[in-house]
Amino acid sequence: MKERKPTSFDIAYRAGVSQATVSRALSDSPLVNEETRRRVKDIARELNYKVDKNARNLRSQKTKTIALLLNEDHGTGDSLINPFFLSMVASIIRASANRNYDLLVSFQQFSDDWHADYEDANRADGIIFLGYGDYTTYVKKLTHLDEQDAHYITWGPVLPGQPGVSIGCDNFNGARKAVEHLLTLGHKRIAFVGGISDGSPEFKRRYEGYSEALRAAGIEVDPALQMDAETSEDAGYQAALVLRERGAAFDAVLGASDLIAIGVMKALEEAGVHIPNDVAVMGFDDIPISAYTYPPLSTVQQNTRQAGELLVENLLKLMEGEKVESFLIPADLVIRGSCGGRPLSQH
Amino acid sequence: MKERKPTSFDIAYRAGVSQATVSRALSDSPLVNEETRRRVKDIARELNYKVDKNARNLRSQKTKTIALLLNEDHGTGDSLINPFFLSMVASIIRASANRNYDLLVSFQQFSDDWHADYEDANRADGIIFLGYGDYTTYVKKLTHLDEQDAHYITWGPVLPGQPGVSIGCDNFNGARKAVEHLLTLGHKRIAFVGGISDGSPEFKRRYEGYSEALRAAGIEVDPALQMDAETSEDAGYQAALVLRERGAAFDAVLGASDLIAIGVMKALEEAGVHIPNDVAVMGFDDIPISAYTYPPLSTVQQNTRQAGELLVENLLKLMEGEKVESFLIPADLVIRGSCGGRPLSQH
DNA sequence: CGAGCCATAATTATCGATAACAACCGAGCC
DNA sequence: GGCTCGGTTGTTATCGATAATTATGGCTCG
Repeated sequence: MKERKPTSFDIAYRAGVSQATVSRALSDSPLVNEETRRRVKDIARELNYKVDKNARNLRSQKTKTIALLLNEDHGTGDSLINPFFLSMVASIIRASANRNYDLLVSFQQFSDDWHADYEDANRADGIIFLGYGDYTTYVKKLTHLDEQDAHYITWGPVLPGQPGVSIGCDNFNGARKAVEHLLTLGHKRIAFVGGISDGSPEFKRRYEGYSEALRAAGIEVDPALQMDAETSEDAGYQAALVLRERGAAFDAVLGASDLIAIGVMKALEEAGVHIPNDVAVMGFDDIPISAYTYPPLSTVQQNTRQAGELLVENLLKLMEGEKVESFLIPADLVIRGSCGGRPLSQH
Repeated sequence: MKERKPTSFDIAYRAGVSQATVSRALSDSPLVNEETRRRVKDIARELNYKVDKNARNLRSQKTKTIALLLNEDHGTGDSLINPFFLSMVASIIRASANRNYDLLVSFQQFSDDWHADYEDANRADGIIFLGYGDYTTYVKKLTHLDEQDAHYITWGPVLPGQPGVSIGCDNFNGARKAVEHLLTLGHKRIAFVGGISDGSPEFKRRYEGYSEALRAAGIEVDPALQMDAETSEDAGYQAALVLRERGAAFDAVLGASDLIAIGVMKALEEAGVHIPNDVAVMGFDDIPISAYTYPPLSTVQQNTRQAGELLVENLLKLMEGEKVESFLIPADLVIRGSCGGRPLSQH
């Protein structure tokens, strides 16, 4: 019971073959006789033998493992992870499991330390980056990785000059479609709540899509209708309060994320504004919560399932030396009750 | 740029010392001179050297890694992961990161294969089990792990005869408290929706807590007020429909999970039953969604944050040979609108 | 002045697999 | 009969670190 873990030598001894043959037999090498293979495998199973991954990885210099590095936007050790991120994580876990790759998950919270960043490089064959703290240091990191030609892929927007391959959501067209839908419903004064000045390229793209849709409809983009907010319910709530204080009239709001939109809805409701009759609200992300709010939040869906698949699939391609292009996943509208396009009770 | 990754030999060469000294210097061994250490470290940083984890692990037989094995209850490859599980995963990711342990996450979907189960044993120093497919094969697995004295800890209920250490939620008292609260609010005919016949020990414990509270109040437990349901919104929805068809009158419902409770609320609302005025509803878990439903769902909170911490902390203790006792985390009520104990708009 | 000791560093063995290379053996061929 | 050849298997080198062992040089001290 307390005996040491069996090694390939133990099997070799019992099977009366060399250790190398054991290794070959277990990895289904065509070089080994069928009968021998069976015997070796039987003994292996009997001894409950399992190859030592460290030894294998060391020798073969492959790990069959990918690392997922989460970069929290805010260093709030206490807060929960953004639900959208969680969906992504789940999807990536599943996608890599499907491909028989192990997944090493970790936070990138101590990223000031140059060292720790690449620790994982030796533990995994490739890296998926989810989120970035400060965008510029993020790019610096990626550049560095590029120089050592590491294999990695990122989730998020692709800005000119950003190295590497990225899978992202079509933020621009997603937001554009959302605004077009609001316009179709007859809204003219549409506010945008989400920070566009700080380092978040996604929100900026969404704002551009928002602006584009307005301009295309001949409506001037009014800066007074834009409020900065980071992606949290509270930020959305506060932003909505300020927006109302400003006195700028608006009949619809596009939140740069669902959490923001939910905060906005809460603030408006508390102020006696009816959604969607007085003000229509749409979000962005389609986090699980959004289907259950009251009214259910209309939003722009980021397909996390597809995203996870693509991230893993393309990372594996990169690891095999294939050329891979960055790709934007189209964003589809999910119309629920909060924009008045559908009955309230649906989700 | 395309040069091979630097090894400790490269550093040794440049520093004019032996390779072993490099290893010691980098691991802050007291055996090496301060000046030498600095020189070695400088060169290491300059070359962007990172120890090869595989080599280190192979030699030292430790991995500084724990594995998280997710066992999905239903093999539905397509469905999303139970939100409660996701919260647990997030919490465990964070807890292990805090302790500087790497975390290997994977699904245990192909668990019919005896082999794959222990693959991770060589890749990690300990295992956390989250969820179990079939309870009996689950126990068999654990027993097997015990025999090889592997280090592992499980999340979930502890049944007599189950090996190993477990952290779980106090399902019994959680449900009891919920029912007591409903009784306090004046409800007498309280239904319980959740499967108690299939292999889910948690739901069974919750049902026992439910029964206990009723009996303590002198109310007979009516089997007609219990409906089986697995943990999904749809199952809750269906169960509520059947419950109403049965014609058994009830003025409150305790869902065995939040998802179930949410499904129940939906069914009741659609039938024109007002919540909480006509029927009070409570759930169990406190998943993020629950704060946002309409009305916001009162529920029994499982503290996932604490759970993750305890799982990791105790697993590390086990790995160090300490004796660890199984532990039940107390479950607290979160009163929101759905049971009528508080105003509707709060969350 | 040589034995003994401390601080430091270099050598060597080791972890457990896979890869490369060499060896064996019976069959077929000239 | 000797020789090549394909199918199998055994031998040896190797991955890159850490642990154990040994060596060195300066100092103390009897």
